[in-house]
Amino acid sequence: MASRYDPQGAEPKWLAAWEAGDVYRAKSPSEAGNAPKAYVLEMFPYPSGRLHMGHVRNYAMGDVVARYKRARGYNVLHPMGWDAFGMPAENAAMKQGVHPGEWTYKNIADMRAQFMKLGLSLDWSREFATCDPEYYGAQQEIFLKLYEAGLIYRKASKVNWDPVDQTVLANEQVIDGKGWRSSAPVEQRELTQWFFKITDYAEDLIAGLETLERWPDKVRTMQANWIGRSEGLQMRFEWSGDTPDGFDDGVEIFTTRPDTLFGASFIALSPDHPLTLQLAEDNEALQAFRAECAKVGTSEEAIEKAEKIGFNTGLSVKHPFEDRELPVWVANFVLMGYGTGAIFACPAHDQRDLDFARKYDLPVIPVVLPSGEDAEAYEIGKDAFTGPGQIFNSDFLNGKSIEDAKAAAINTIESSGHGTRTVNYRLRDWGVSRQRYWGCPIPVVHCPTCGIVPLPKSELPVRLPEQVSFDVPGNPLERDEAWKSCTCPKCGGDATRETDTLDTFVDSSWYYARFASEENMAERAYWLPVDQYVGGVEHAVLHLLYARFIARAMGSVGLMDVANGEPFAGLFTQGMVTHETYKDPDGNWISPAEVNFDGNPPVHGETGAPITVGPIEKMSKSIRNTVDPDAMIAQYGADVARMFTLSDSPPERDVEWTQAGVDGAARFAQRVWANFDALPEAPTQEDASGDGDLRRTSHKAVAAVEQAVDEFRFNSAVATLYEWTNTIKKAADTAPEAERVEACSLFARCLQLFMPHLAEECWSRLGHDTLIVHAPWPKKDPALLKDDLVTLPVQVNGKRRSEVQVAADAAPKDVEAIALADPNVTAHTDGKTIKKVIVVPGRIVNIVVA
RNA sequence: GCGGACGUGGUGAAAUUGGUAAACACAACGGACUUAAAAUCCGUCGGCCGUAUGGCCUUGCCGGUUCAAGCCCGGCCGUCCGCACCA
Repeated sequence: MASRYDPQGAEPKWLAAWEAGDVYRAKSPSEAGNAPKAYVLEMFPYPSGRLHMGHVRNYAMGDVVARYKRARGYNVLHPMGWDAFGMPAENAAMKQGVHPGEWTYKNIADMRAQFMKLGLSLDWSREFATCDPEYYGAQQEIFLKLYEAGLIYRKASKVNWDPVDQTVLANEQVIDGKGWRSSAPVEQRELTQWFFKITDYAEDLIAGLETLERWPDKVRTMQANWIGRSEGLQMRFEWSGDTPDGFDDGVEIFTTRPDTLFGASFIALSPDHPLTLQLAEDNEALQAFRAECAKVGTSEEAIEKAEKIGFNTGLSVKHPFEDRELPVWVANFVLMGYGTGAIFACPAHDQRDLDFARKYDLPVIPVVLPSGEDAEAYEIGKDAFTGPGQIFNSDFLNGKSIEDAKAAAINTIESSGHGTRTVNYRLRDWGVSRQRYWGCPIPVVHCPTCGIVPLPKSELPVRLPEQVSFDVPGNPLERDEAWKSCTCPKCGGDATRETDTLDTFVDSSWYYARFASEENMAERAYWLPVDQYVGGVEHAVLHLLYARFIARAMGSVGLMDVANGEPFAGLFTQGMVTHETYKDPDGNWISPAEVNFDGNPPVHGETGAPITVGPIEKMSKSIRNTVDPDAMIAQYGADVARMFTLSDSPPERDVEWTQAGVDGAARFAQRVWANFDALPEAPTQEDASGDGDLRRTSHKAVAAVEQAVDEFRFNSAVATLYEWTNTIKKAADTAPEAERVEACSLFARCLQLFMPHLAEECWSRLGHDTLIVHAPWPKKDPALLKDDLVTLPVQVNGKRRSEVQVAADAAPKDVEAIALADPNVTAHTDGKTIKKVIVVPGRIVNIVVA
């Protein structure tokens, strides 16, 4: 009597068995013996309180890798924890009046329970939340060591201010002029803030990208662009005429085009350049001009539309090579944050300079001649020429290529003492101060006599105060006089605590090391780097850049030791889970659970109102197109939910969640079970012999799954499992029993990566009283992977005309003879001259006729 | 503007990296079982011609290289992503 697989009964049973056996605990280096280590990690979640399908997919992918490595004999570390500091907890506190900590720990408990039901092969013994005082205390210790090492400083500067979240943001956290979390337009404010010296590692962070062979090119490119290395010349233009006070040496500029120095027509200062500020002090017109510049926003659109505007200071400088003067302007398109905040402009070969020059009627002197142009007649119109060419109009640089001219110009400037070859980076130091409560307190005090004093280790952790109120906007720590007041560790006098907390990206930039070991550096060295990291591409330049920096910084103070400074040897960025969107006639978003799909068109389940089906979007609460993993698990089981997120699309691409697709995965589970159900009770022998068809398919399937998993092509691995299931079913009446048992045994061990509960049920059905998680990866018989006979397509003039069966190891000559004799071939070759026959062994035969 | 990715049936996709295009799945259609439905099973399923063995066409468009191109090269068109007044 055929039975059905019952996930609701089976899944809790196996979850309990795994927990009882503590089967996913990573072994210590000494326990591991000769087994190689594999550290598999997915980006740890923010405890929002609810699991979503994106989590399911992310963690299901990591779990495939972890299970595969474990089965292949690796000592696997696959931990889980919580990225628990951040704004949402404070927002909840403001709205619902709960303490952020209480809210967070409740969410963690809820989400942990949900995670448990997914059957992930996680080592929960290492779990922590970044808001645990033990964790942030350790982080404060790291802060102090890096401070001591000179990698952290405090300074006043213009910073990005998020007016909604009421805090400063790092450059990486401003997306198109808006806060990454609040989406509010960011303002510029002058504040004194803590910075991490990430720029010290700019060169190393670029160089390290080369070593990251198992990272997506996309992410490497994005990081390289973000760091923005450019080689050039930093040089000084000396005054001609008046010398402004305090700027006796002239104007420092940075350029990547010293080859165009003879084309210089003016100098442009940033509106925020120190010299501009000084000149503005007693110049109202310049003050007005600066105000005008400040009006323009920093969004994409604003910059696109912004017109070039300038202000002539009346000052002028000497050209370094020629006896002429260049006027000094203030221009809105020059950024204070890059290079020196001043440029020399060569309008002929830079579009911005040209736009500016045309507007203010400044000279345009071409110095790069495109090939094929006549030097006498060459003129610049509306478009600057930025392509390759030969230098002209340039005295000692004439006739040189751009590259040669750059080198020659730099050499001349260097030997005259006016400048030096320089590398500039776009990357700015990482501003880590946040004016928020729910974060890691910065472990320093402000003493009226000693200034900034780092706390000794004995006073760590600096705990957040328990009593906190969010009645008034702003930073609650700032208002907490009792918490703030303390004693200076240096002089013993009254002092106040630093009230800024650390950016939560600091928390997530070293947690992988904490998982490896809380304190033991040898154990950290054993596990690190993370062999396979899995997460969303949205962290390409945020978390992933910060973590690479912190790994290096911690390395420099002996807290981490990884090759090349790289914490993540392999990275995989997975796609999102998407879903159709639905709206009612009033334009309100409707969740899929509320839609009745029985009829066509679909209607609202309760009201019967018509529903419009909208575009497929990333699952998101705001457009209500989410599907609750708990509901899926309750109805179909965790295996089906996991399987579906991996089955339909390549892992790096988005997958559209569809009800039909889920039903398909559920049917698959039943077909799998039917194959096992059809086997004899408690078969004794699991290895078959001979070279039967089912054996060949099965051993080939193992090889195919292996390869697909190795290459992160889980959808292909799933397709192989589907196909294999169909083959086993078709062979039910024809293949010998031993072959069917063997096929099922191999199959179950492959299935374990994707549907672990079902795999245990199948394993048990084969008569095992051990767990499949302990079963080694199946061995494939190499002899069965190759066929004795192969079918080769035969083409005539590139068109497929027939196919022939030949021995796999047949000589090309013999294959040629067989192909030429084939009647379907001769029908197309008769009466024609055979010019050439190409035989690609094991692949194809192509006959070329005239 | 700069950088990157992608474009294959009604749909998600596959194609051992230059060698039988469309595996696997979803949807659809036909059939079996059923009083009926669900579930399950069997079959058809890129287009055109043909009763059929079969033939012609087909991987965004145009061209090229090659015995052979979804894959390589050149030029377009389109979609998505990242960065952006970075000197």
